[in-house]
Amino acid sequence: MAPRKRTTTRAVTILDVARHAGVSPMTASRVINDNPRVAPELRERVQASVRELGYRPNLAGRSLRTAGTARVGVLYSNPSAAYLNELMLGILEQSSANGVQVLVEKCGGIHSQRAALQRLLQAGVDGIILPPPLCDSAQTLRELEQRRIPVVAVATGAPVPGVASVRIDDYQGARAMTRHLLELGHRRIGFVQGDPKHTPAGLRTAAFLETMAEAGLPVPAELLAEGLFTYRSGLAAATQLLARQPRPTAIFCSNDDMAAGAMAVAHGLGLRIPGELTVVGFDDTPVATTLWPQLTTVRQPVSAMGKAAIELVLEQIRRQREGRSGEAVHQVMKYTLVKRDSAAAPG
Amino acid sequence: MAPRKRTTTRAVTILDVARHAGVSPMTASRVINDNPRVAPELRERVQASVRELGYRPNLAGRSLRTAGTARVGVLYSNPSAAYLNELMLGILEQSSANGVQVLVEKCGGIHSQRAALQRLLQAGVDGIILPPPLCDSAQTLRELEQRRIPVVAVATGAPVPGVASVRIDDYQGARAMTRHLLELGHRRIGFVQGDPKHTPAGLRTAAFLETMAEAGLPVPAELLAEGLFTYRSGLAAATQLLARQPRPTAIFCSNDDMAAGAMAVAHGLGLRIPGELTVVGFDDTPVATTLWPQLTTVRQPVSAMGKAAIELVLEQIRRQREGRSGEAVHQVMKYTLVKRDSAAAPG
DNA sequence: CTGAAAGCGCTTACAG
DNA sequence: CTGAAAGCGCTTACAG
Repeated sequence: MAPRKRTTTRAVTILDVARHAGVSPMTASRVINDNPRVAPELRERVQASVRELGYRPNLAGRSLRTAGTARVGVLYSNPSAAYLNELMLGILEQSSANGVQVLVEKCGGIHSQRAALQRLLQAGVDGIILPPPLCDSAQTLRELEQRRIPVVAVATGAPVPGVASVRIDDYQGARAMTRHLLELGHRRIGFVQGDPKHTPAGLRTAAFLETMAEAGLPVPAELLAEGLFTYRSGLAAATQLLARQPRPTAIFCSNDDMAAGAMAVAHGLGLRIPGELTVVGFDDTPVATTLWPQLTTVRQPVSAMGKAAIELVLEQIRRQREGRSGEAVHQVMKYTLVKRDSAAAPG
Repeated sequence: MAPRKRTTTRAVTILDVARHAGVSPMTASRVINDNPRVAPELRERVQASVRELGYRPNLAGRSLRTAGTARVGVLYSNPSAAYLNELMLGILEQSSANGVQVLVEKCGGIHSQRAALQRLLQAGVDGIILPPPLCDSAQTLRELEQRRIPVVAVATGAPVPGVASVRIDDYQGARAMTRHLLELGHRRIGFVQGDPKHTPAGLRTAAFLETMAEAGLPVPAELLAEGLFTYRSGLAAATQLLARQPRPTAIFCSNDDMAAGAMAVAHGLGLRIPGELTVVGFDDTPVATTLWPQLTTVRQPVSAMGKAAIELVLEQIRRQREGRSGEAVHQVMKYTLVKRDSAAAPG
């Protein structure tokens, strides 16, 4: 065996920082947690030590003392894979920062829904996060309320007063997109609706219709197509819309998957995008940047919503444990109009 | 204020289990961790208590004692959003189970690559995971080797002897898909190659060509199209392939994004899938189930690969800390041929 | 095979 | 404003 330089790498702890700065661990802890009750001079010494030693707090240690070990369940029923992935990313990130354990259960029909819920409760979850479309299941919400389990509904279009929720303002988002199309100069705009069983779908449609009407451009029925939030339905809807005479110069699909379907139809008809046809979507899922040209869409900050969902359940769990009561929080996150290459002024 | 039943929910700890089973916490711990040195009777008592109380170990507590607090960096440069999401999902899941902290850095060009690496090292990471295409960057690998930082390369097509890796066997996967197409009865099959700068691309192409040749069906140059793993390149390649006479009855795209592009072209030409044209992909990213008809493809277990990557860095980090040395592990995960609706016998 | 003691890294009371 | 003590939940040595 060749001789080997043995670098005994040990993680830098708060004790190392305290020693290096010549203070007690408590003072170091206060500085690191932005507690104001620390003399400015000590604060600076500690901060310098943190930088110099490259200290990063050990989240396991922190959460062990702080979070009191909560367990959160996520109960979902086949939303789009991309959406769920991104949501889970946010949930996991935030939960590991808080020492929260996450249990995931998938359910299909009504029976498996009860069974899945049962499994989560059996495993002793202290709270539950409901992604769409389960966030709108009256049955699930009722059952959880009876058991007094804290819940957070994610991306519902119809928040229930007693149930905490995180969402964007779908109405305003769709309104912003409609305005954008109008500003580009489009007048004859087709719209593909979402699955009527999903609550945000109605809001997006209403926003489009009302914004157009306000602009003095009431939408003829022939430019309003039905859809189900699926690629396939986007394919069908766009085929129908693009057969209208005169052809619409833009199609606003109420989600990205349908916009992908619409683009496929346009490519097939040999229509240049955005030169001859503008196509826009909603959600900004990964497919939006997969397509060519990349999709102009309304970004829903899904992973940030996952993080927020963890914070909201945690808050409720803490409340419950301490016997406090309080109002359900409804957090509305900011959407973003993301301008990419699939939208331009009509040719 | 209305009176409120105060349910002081406290998490079940291993102490509760031990008390309930009438043993010491150590014995409970041994049973829970499958340590064989426990009398069968005690084992059963503890297991019963675990079930009855719904005990789930607190990972923060465990990792604090066990894992010794490792920190792992993930350095990526724009792979597909869907791919990275799924990989991160696996990485985060496994790291929270091990009390590992994860830091993520994105880089674009060469300069930002060094800067991003610098930031990770500055933050004191003990190991680094490299998703594609950075897993094949000779420069990055060299730099990390010099600093003796443990590395795991994810999904490389050209594993380097000294660098640990997790991957699938791209060659065998593409071979299995080619065989599947042959078994369905296809003879005239078009192939869309991936980005030549990504190492798995070459393996997939070679597997296709060699499997066809073995079947006595050497592939004419006109059926081999270039691609870059993007939707756009799939669009262009399929347009080209479908103009050949006679038309191929199937197109094998070396990833799903390009297959999505190929489908768009087929829809446009009014070709029924799979009746008049079979389209298949590779990877099984979320787009595969977004499309219609849903895509037959080769599943790469991306999130499991993320988990494995964490295990592999951790093993190396432990080794290094204990001054042990050892061989770099190359883990090859199982691919799966996923048969959906986009492939059938030629019409 | 079983258990009492100690400690992983951090922060919450409590005392000054 | 600062710090000594204790403990979050778990498991690693160590002793029997």
